[in-house]
Amino acid sequence: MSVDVVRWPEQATRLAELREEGLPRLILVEGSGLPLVTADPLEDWIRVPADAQDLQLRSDTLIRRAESATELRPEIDAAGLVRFGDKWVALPPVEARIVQALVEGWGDVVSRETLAEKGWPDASVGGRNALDVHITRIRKRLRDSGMALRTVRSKGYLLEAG
Amino acid sequence: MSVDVVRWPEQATRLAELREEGLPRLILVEGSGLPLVTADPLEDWIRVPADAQDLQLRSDTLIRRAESATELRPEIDAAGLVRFGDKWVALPPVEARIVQALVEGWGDVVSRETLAEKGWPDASVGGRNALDVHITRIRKRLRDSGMALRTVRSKGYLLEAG
DNA sequence: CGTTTTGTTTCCAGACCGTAAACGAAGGCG
DNA sequence: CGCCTTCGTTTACGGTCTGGAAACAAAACG
Repeated sequence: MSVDVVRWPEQATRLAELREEGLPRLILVEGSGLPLVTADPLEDWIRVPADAQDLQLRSDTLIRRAESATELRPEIDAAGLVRFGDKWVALPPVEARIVQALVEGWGDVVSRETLAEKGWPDASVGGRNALDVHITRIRKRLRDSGMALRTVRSKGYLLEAG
Repeated sequence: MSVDVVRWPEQATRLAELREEGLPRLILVEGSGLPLVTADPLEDWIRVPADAQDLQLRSDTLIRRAESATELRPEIDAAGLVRFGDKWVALPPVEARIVQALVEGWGDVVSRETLAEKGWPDASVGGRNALDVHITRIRKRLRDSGMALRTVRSKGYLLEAG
């Protein structure tokens, strides 16, 4: 992730583009005019000539903001490997299918029915408790992965960071 | 809404307090040191001696950010999950329906009658106290969510930030 | 073979939700 | 002012339901 640096008012068009795309940007204000008014946290400005240290500092801050704005999402491959950030966990078939449904609905509640359908596509599972047991097992496996499987009682489960 | 101005490093303690409270703040950096590294959009800094116009501009920007942050409204999904900012709370069915009515009337008074109708659509609830009890329970659940359920005596209740 | 995955049973803890009761705050009235 | 009514808050209790977890056994896998 990097910060685009634009000169104002010279590169006004470029600035407008960056704003449109929502990219972090640092404006070098030439002259003594008022540059802009925006509440966007991904924008900052500094007057030229600028101290190199100050410029670096404001640039770093923008990068931090941009990074904290993009939230991390897990991925799961066909082999049942769940990746989240720099961590990964291997899951057995049934649990991999269940977690796949949870990953697709990342941050949202996924109903028990949906999870049961995904976990056992041929609908060959018997008792209602089979899912519960796998939920417990998934929790155990995900314990050190940076993710948490939360219960939303009478509604389902949701996977989130934390 | 106003911006607190603190001197750095002289008022470091005051700065820590403001950060804790999440209030917008502008830091006057004395000397040539590096002041801080924070991704918080409600914080900005400027070196002294500062141009009055620049100071005003940065202050205005902080206010704008703070104000746009207070325009935050909660959302409630079909599963009974109430989201407010980056926080969420799961509510059981009856309370989810009650809160839905309060969310729709965000900031406005909603009558006890309306809440009772929404909470029990089939009108099968007995005593008037059932609603009272659920109000207490909702308050407890929302305690750390950034929202508060206020009483307007003989009129109803309203949900607001804070 | 031993290990891992998987389903079932069984028991327990806790959530949900209405009712009742005790307490307190607010307002009306003589 | 004191008394009373009304309204709101909170706690406690019990019935019911749901999810969690341990234990066991069978099947799959290497």
